Amino acid sequence: MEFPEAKNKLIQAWGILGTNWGINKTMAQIHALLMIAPEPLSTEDIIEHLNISRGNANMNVRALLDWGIIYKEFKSGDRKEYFKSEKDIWALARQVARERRKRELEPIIKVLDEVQYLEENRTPEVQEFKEMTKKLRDFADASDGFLEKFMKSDNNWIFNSLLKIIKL
Amino acid sequence: MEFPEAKNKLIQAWGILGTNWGINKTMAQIHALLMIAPEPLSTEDIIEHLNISRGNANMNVRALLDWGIIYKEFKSGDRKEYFKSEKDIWALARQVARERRKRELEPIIKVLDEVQYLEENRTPEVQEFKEMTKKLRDFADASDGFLEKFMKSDNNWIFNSLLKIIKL
DNA sequence: TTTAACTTTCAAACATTTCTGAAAGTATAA
DNA sequence: TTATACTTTCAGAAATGTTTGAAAGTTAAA
Repeated sequence: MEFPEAKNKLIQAWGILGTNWGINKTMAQIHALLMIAPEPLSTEDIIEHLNISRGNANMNVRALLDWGIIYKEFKSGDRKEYFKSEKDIWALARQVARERRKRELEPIIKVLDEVQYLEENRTPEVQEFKEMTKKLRDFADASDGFLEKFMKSDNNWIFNSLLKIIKL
Repeated sequence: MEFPEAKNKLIQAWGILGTNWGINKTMAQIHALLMIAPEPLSTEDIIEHLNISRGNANMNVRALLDWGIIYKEFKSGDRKEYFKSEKDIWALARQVARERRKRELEPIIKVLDEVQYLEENRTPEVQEFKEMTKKLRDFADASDGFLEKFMKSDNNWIFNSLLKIIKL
């Protein structure tokens, strides 16, 4: 396989993966592009490589910055903004975990808590509901604890912990 | 809060959560409905509770069965099919992990492997590409190992492992 | 068989999300 | 200031994903 083909294949695959995880295709593709680029790229570069509009490129670069997984960079004597990806995969994973926790785990925990306090009622529906939401709440807590630890860990800690679990 | 309101709130929240994870809203809502139902429900019941069409209900029930997170049940003397959810949250999580591994991790590993074998080439682009795909491949392996262990574990093992990590 | 209860399919309608590109906005150099 | 290089915004267009409902298919009791 030639390089351009390989590169394209990876970018496409990353796009599909993103889609399956509720991330827009272009956003994932820009991320892939920056991840494999040896040097920071400008919006112009991204537009050319992915054949997308300026608006689309700008929006999704913004979103990636917002997720904290790409960074801005300036070159001296050049007014353009350049962007580069976090290249440490574990750092990347931690950052994604941090964002999804904030965006999704926290809101669902909030709902589970709100929904918990029902007036006493002895119908099977209410009993089952209370039981299930309690179980979900416990699960959310466990997930939260795990993510908390994961996010604050360094690469070595993760490696060792996972190794320990795998070898268990 | 009254029960119907609480119930509705949970179902809506579950729908939004699903959406953020690339799962269609109705599918997540049917899942929520079955999760909190004390008894198995028929397609008819689901249609009424969620105000959706027969086709929609059928399609998404099918998808949930396909994911292995809800089950069919028959009542004697009744021709209808009834559906009930897996109620053990950890078993649910394991099943979701199993499916996503199959549907997403395996395909991306396949691509990473295909893309790995590039003719020798000393441009910085190719070097960076090879380095990055190698790192991604290692990460995928670690994830795979973790999921493997997670999937085959029992509830106690998970609990203890996570506890161990959290307390570390 | 025939009939009735139930399930599945799928083309078209609808809804949502994403993308485009031109116009407006901003910042820097001259 | 003015000109230029660059970034952002956003209304409408396009693409994609979801839902409907009626018709076709299936199954089992009579």
